[in-house]
Amino acid sequence: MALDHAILVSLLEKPGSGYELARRFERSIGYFWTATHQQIYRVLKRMESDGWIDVREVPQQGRPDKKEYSVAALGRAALSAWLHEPIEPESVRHDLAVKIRGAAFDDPAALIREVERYRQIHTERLAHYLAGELRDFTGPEAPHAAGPPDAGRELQHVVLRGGIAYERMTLAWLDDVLATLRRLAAGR
Amino acid sequence: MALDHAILVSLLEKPGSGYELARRFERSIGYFWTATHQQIYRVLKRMESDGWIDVREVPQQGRPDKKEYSVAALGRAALSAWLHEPIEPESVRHDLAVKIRGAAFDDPAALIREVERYRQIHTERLAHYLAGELRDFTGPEAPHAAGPPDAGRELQHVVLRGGIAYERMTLAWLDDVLATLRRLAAGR
DNA sequence: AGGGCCATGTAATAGGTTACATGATTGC
DNA sequence: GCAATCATGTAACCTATTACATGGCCCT
Repeated sequence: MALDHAILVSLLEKPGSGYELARRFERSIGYFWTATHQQIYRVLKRMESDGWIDVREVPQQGRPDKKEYSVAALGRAALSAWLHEPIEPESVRHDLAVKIRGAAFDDPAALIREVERYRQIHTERLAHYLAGELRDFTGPEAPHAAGPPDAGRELQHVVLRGGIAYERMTLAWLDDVLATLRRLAAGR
Repeated sequence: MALDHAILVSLLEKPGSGYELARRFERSIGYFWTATHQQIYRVLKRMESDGWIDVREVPQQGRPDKKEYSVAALGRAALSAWLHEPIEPESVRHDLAVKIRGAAFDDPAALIREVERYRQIHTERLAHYLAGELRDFTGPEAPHAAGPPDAGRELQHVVLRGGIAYERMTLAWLDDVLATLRRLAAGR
């Protein structure tokens, strides 16, 4: 399981509340790990009672108070232990691939609309990632005067490049899928 | 949920027992959907009692008897309904991406071995897919004399091409990750 | 007055993983 | 004799999803 670890990494990058984490999991971290607020609150509660994270009540004006979580020594140790453990490449779940193979027993042409919709969504994701890259990773490499190279920034960037490569690959494949479906619909 | 549907597609491609399905989910279908035998037996039982699939006891010699499942009319209808429903692109879970961002708070150099191990696994997967492509999708397009173009074959092939594209993209990205980690380890 | 954002949660259900359990046959 | 393959399952547990629930502030 890595939701624990994803949350720890996010809190190390910047402490925050359950709500803020949920928002980050809709963007940024969400590019490579998804979680809903219900999951996040549950895990935060468990990690707090295990002493992995600390809480601080932050009163706010014009907004409900929030609980700001930050990583404690035990949490850092747990993350470090996990980082040193080998993990297996994650198992894949591609609904669309199931649908494509299933289309052989239904109407392949009917899938064209669905694949076009997918293509649209991935086009938007790619644009979103590219905008993020332009915003966060262009210009001076080290914004801190004469500071050391920022490892965190470099590592976040390489992960984002992975997301960009994934979307580009997916778009090319979806074009291949569309061409195949159209060929079949035209009776070869 | 799509395990039901993945099983229906697999049974339409070829009827079989729970055990055989479990084996297919280690290869072929397993490229884009994973399931263990426990899950499969549970779902088969449910689908059978819902009348989606039919069973036939097949006595065997030198082996335990098996139950061969095939898709019933209700199952076909359920699959067809699902095929016509829009689905959202699946949520992503990349342990390695979490590790990479987490490495900023630990030792980035320690991740190099892990990433190299990943690279190895993906190299093997790519080789496996390419061998499968060579075996199943090369040579005469229509092995049945003067038959119509086989839609199932074409669709299986385009899904496999997706797997190949995914592995190639992943390998290129892992090289990028390794270069980044080595640069950081060398103190930029 | 209504919708959206901030903020936190509970409850029920569905889905997935791990461990345990059995038993025959084939090959080393 | 031991391990692997074929074949089917149960039980316990953990994780994830969906729906429900509350309540104040801000903006239109």
